[in-house]
Amino acid sequence: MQPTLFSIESKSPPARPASQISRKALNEAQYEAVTTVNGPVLVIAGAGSGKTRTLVYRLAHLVEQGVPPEQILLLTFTRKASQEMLHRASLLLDDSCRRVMGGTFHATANLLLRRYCRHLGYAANFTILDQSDAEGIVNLLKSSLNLGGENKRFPSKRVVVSILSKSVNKGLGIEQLVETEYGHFHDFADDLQTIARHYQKFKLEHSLMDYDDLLVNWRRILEEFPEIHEELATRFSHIMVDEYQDTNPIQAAIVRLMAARYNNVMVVGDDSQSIYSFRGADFRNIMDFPNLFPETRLIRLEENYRSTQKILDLTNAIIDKAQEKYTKTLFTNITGGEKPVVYGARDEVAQARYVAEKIVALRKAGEPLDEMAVLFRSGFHSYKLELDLSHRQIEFEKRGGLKLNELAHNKDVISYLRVVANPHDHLSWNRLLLQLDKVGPKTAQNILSRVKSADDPLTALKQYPAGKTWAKGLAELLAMLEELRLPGMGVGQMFERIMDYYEPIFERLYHDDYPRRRRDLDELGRVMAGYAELQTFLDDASLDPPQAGAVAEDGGKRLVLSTIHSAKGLEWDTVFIINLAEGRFPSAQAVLPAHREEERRLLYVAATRARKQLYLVYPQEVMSYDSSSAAGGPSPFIQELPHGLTQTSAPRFFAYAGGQEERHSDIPPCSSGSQADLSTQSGAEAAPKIKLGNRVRHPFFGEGVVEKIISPKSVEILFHRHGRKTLHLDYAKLELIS
DNA sequence: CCACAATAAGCGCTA
DNA sequence: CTTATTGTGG
Ligand SMILES: Nc1ncnc2c1ncn2[C@@H]1O[C@H](COP(=O)(O)OP(=O)(O)OP(=O)(O)O)[C@@H](O)[C@H]1O
Repeated sequence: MQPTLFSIESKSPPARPASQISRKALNEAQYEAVTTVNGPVLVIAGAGSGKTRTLVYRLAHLVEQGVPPEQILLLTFTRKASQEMLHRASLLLDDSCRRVMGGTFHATANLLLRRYCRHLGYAANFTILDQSDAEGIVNLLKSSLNLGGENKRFPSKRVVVSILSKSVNKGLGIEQLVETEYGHFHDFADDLQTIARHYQKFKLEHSLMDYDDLLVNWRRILEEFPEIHEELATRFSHIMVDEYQDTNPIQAAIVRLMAARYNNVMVVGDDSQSIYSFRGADFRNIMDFPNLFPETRLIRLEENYRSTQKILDLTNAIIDKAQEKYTKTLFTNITGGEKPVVYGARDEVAQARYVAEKIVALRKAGEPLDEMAVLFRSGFHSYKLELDLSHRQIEFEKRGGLKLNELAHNKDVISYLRVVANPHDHLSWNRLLLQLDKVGPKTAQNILSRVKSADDPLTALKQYPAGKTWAKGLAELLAMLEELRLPGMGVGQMFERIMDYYEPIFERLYHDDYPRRRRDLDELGRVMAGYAELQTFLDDASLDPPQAGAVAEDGGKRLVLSTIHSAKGLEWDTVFIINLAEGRFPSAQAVLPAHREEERRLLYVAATRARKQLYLVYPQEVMSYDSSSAAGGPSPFIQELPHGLTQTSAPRFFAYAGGQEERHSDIPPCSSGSQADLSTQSGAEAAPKIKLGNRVRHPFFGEGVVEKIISPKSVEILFHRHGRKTLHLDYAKLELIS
């Protein structure tokens, strides 16, 4: 096929009509999206309206029309999603669909940059940093630059990294960002600026790229090198982007540049499902698309094919309260089913018991385990339930939460490999040197500063005048690394060799609990054995890290426990949302209106995963980390639901009596229950009491002073430790202190 | 300068 | 449960 065939004629009809299968399986709007193959297309569509299906059919359609699969670029949010789509398209048409270039923005950036990064001064063996690596660099810089030493108020490495990342993603200077969003770090703006400068320099000098660099540098090669831009824009005649509502401005620029030659680009998304702003995503991006591509054809999908009307009534009510949204109210033709159930358990143990018992009952009634899922705000929210399920021997799979590469001992092993792949990676070197007995931060830095300019640091280190106490340790380390470098060394073999060396260090470092940790190392070894290339393993460890504690696939059906973020795009017959409690969901940290809006969208995403039955569960009491204080009760999101959309499963307010029949009833809808009334009142009551200058305590932010009354319901408070926040009195649990 | 222990304060989702 | 800080003894 000649590339000219795919040029800008957006109104030209497809060369052949879409195949018969497509027509029957799609509604009119979907069909239009599938068959509009030329020109820019924006599909805005609500939850369950068939966005994924549309993309799959369009993929198959394009290939069927004769577009070479290699010329199609599919950018998705997770690697799994793109594999799944290519798989489904290949079932519809044939295996050639598997040759489509598909993956996440970051993984695609990685592939391209391995080839082109030399132009930017990077060596092709650069290492991809995850967040904790970035934090490690910040720590090194903090001590080498002597910053924040005596001052306890200096932002933690975690916060520093998020400030640096935000500054890149939003294209704002550190100074400006600190002024607008981190007012309480005003005094440290200069220090942060210094760290930012050194952080960039450190990465370039040691061939390291963080997640943001992958995107920024992809954009840079397109913007700064016209020949490369031309080459790449010509290579892909058709571009498709899924989950566009969770892209950031840098990604938008990449799409614009990549599509510059043919202008054949389709993006799909739902502004109501934007839940990754903490990573720089902005849902307004999707409304901005027509400005990027002036001739954009807008297609809306409004019929939901997933959930019953009773579930949709609830999800529509949730998202109706959003301040800003563009998609219309969804409808469905699926009738019947039950109203969503609201259940208030006494505490987290009772909540776990309720969910587990329900699951057992449903399974008895014939519902397969893998058609049920339990969703929650944060990874740790499922701990109690995991215990209960294990007890009952219900098989489950947890998604989200701890990753295999985040465990300290696995990071150790990965550091050896990183140094082999990229000997200039001082972050990893530092970690390895610190493991040697009698080597601390100072010695490690001294060693590294000596080999900084060496072409081959490994050889240079062999000549280093080592101290008596640790010379032997260093020699052993270097000998081991030399072996790993030998040609023909397989990734699985490398693991074996590392373990020979690492074992005694491992037992010394983690003497308390190394037997337990050894299982994680074994698991890492099994993962590694599946790789032929070291670089590929290292890239995947950062770009698609395996879940920690995952059991090998054995074909048995398993219940899914998942963070809501990891459940995006998926669906189940029955969905439980747990810990929908005050302080947990919405998260106590989400105080800014924009953050609360995102929490609401998060609940919307969770609730729209259900096909037939939805349970909203909360504990009346939740323990804080130190189990000293307790909060809980229904989330404001539950309290503000209109009457009549849910059924309440007893007991809610009454103490748990254990074992009694549950009383289903349509009459007391969730917000008319006595508990709900109490909580709403206490929130409203607090309002008139708060005055300018009052000292208050917030469960999360601690003590502060009321600085401004913005409205009867919202105040601005300067917290001693967290700076200025605007709080909504209906949500914030404020306590007056004298 | 390092190792180890004790103490206090933090704590979200993830490519 | 982790991370940062401080103190002790080698
Ligand atoms: N035209 C259709 N006819 C019948 N079923 C459909 C149709 N379109 C989509 N579906 C079904 O509706 C469900 C949701 O589709 P899909 O996952 O593609 O939606 P989505 O828009 O990607 O959802 P979300 O944004 O919530 O992840 C799927 O089970 C799909 O098979």
